[in-house]
Amino acid sequence: MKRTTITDVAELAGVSRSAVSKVLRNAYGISDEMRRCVEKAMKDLSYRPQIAARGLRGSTFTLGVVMPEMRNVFFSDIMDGVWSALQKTPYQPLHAIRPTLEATERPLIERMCDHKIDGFIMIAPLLDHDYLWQLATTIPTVVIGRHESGGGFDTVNNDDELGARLVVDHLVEQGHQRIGYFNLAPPDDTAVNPAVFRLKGYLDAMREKGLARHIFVRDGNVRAGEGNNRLIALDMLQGKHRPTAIFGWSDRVALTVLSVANELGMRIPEDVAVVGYDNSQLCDVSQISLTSIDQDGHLLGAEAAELLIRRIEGRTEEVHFVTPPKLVVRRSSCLPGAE
Amino acid sequence: MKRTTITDVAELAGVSRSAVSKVLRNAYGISDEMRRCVEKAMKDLSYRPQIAARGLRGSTFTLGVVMPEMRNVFFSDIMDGVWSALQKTPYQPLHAIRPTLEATERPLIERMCDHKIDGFIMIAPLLDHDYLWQLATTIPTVVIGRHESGGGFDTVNNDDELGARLVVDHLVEQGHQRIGYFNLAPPDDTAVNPAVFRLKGYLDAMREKGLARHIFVRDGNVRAGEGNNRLIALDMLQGKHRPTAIFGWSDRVALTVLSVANELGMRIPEDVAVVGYDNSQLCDVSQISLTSIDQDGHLLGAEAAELLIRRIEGRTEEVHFVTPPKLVVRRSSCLPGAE
DNA sequence: GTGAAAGCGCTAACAC
DNA sequence: GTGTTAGCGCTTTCAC
Repeated sequence: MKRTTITDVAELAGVSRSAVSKVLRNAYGISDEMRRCVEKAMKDLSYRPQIAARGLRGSTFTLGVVMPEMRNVFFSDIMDGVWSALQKTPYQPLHAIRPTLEATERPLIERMCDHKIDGFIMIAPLLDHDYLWQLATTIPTVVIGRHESGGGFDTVNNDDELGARLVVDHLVEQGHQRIGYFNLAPPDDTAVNPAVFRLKGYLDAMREKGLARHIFVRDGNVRAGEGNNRLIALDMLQGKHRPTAIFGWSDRVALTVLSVANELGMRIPEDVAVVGYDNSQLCDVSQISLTSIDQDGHLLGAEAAELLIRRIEGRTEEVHFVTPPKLVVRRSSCLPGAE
Repeated sequence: MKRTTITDVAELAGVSRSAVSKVLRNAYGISDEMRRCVEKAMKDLSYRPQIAARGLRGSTFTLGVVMPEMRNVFFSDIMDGVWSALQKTPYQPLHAIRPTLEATERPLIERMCDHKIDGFIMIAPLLDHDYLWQLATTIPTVVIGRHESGGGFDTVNNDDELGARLVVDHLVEQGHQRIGYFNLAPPDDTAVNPAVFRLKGYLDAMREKGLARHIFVRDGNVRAGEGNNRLIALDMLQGKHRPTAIFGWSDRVALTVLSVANELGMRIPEDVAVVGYDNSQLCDVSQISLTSIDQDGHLLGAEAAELLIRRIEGRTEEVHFVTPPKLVVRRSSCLPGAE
């Protein structure tokens, strides 16, 4: 039982293989009648071109989506956007996920290149500058969640600085002064990470509010894992001059803070207010009810997909798209009726 | 700037292309000296074989992992197992994820086949019987979370019936009689879904405990989404003869029950006890503290990966691996000191 | 508008 | 052991 090939279709339709190929690619130089005839043959044989063979010369219409992990449910929102943008196109996404905290996405990327995909959407990749810039000259690339320009690829980001400002403003309105920031320290020195931009927004806002003396920052590490985050949370919650409000660079660390605070018997938000970033679905769970910043994952993903397609189609100038952050207040920072 | 090909390597090493190919595949018939020479050339040119071309004749060493969604964090545990099993092998996973609730994994599967992957690991795929059985004759396949045999593929499952029994036993020990089950009704009539096996375990256990008259089951639907789950939870929590304990077929629905119960002002576990299934990381969040069944996702994934490799290497008889469930008691079903 | 023919980069028989 | 040769299934010139 062999698979149907382009030759089978050509024979059934009584035309040449190149004719079939042209129909397949909507290429120029085929009469309507021949097109119909070939299409019928393809249908009758339920023919599907073999992408691997096709990729040897032309395009595969497969996009590589590279993600740093699977546990961050916010990425699902992004993917929803990607899928909806790809809906009416011939492109289909395939995913590669970084297997461990220690790994880089580099082997994943190479594997996908070797499969001849048409382009990349990467979410906050842990790649050194040179490699990424070099890669982007070879294959169309759009990066989500990395602040960088000039590398020959597009970026799609939330306005992280503004988002952080919104959080500080909100907490100050709630009467807080000692506001701490649970930061993410990337292992590389190039500060392209969203968390670093949120840090900047936090610092600026604190200074502008005259709260410079209450600035309080602790660094998590990309590579350190969940256990380490718990230790940092403990440290932030138990110190002498402990903050009355903690702003986590992502919902995931905010959730850790919530959990640890609860274990310490602290009430939320009375003893400590907590705010996250991403507005992932978890925030809505009643027991959690986490105030967070919505960065519109759907839009991030949809825009990334559309930019990538345009780039594949030939655009070369860089586009750097930014989505507006939106504060979503919940009980973790504000008791009902308190605002 | 062209990519290095096998010809470049052959020229630099001063041998034939087939010699290089043999070194690449560790094939028989190469002298040690030639091997060293070729390897040096490959290294000097930092040569990477193009998988697409390779796939046209031989294997790609890429495995397709097909998942029904991204929001279920339990799948991360499974993937951790897959990755660790693949660590020391030449195989690398690529993922395809069902884009919407309405979709089937069929287009994803076909796309991966067309990219010439070597085999499939599927997590609880929503596929009709005939298609899956047919596919398995074509390409090595291992399915996680689907109870089925005779189809020419291996399965890896948790002992879902036993898991459900453990839950009922535990809740009865806690003094509950009116124990409800939040079931998942798959859209197909073939009852291969783990939730259905958990249902069976629940029903049997209830009958054996003499609680047949308290049997209380509500069906969610794979295709209905989260909003619908909330309605079902509301219904279960508010009815006249409402259960005092609710067992959800997965952590995700149990979480919905927890959330809705909290919104209704119910105390947990005093007013209603809740138990989930999967023991996903969320269960550990202090505010949630959800009793659950650990089905050892890591083992499920690792076993699936190993079975797949053996199958690719030629095994044909079916293997049906089952992992033992383990009850993890937390506050959602049992106050501290109450046991 | 159509098809013959030459690749794409690799594998696999099969001579030598 | 080693190299030659003929594909794998498709795309892409380029005559006609």
